[in-house]
Amino acid sequence: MNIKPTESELEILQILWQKGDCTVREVNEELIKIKQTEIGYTTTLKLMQLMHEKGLAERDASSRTHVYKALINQKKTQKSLVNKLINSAFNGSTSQLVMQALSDHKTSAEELEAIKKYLDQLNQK
Amino acid sequence: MNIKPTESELEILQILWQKGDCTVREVNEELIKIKQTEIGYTTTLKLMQLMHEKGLAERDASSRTHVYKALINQKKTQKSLVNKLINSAFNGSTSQLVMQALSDHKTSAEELEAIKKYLDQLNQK
DNA sequence: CTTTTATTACGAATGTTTTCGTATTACAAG
DNA sequence: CTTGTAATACGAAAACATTCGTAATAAAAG
Repeated sequence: MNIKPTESELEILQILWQKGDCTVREVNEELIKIKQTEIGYTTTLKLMQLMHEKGLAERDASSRTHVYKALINQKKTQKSLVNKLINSAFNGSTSQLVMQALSDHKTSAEELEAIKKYLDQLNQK
Repeated sequence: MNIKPTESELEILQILWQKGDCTVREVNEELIKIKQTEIGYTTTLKLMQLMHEKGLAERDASSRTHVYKALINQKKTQKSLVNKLINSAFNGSTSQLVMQALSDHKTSAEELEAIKKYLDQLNQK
């Protein structure tokens, strides 16, 4: 599998995944909020049109204001990106990536607990 | 922190991190081996010159054949990339990324064990 | 010293991504 | 119907990344 949204496309996908259906204006405003910088409306429009062409998103064009929806799966995309990162920066070692991710003290006790549980579950198989 | 090597630069950094000091030819040959495809020598040269300009690598130019060395830290770069991925594709949740990474059945029992150990260690603090 | 070989320097071509201006179109308000 | 407003379509500019050809240079071989 080789899903490869660009960085901008990924930002938009995130919004679509989270919110479900969105108009260009909604996405544009959300991007501005997130990135704390001005982004022209037509810039976002163009990106979303390209995503539509590439099959990353579909759109309902029945009304004047088109409504977009992500067409690629969030989990699959995440998996693809993680694998790419493991290969391109961690010499193919999953555990190295995991430990690096955990080494930041930002991970809460609850999160650590959840991971541990998950690990136990994996071990049982 | 905002380390942002391009994809090609990251490939070269990987080689420099692993091997320490390298000439352009060494890196070029390694790239060819890894990617299983022809890459012009001057292509690699140019990339490494740019990395030098950007401060990603330094070079010893005392002899005719320059020797390059990574100037940015592997761990820091990995951390930066992981954080970027967590934010750009996992809504900022480390545990989500970790579980996604582990869900691939490619992780060996030894690796899982190592991660568990690491988790226990973190918990004790 | 001359020739061959290997290296760096430079610049340009190509490809991809991002950004936005302008034109067109549809709809709503008057 | 006319005008104003907000949306899409289109194309091109700008920014960035990748690739490589050619020239200049230094060192080694003859």
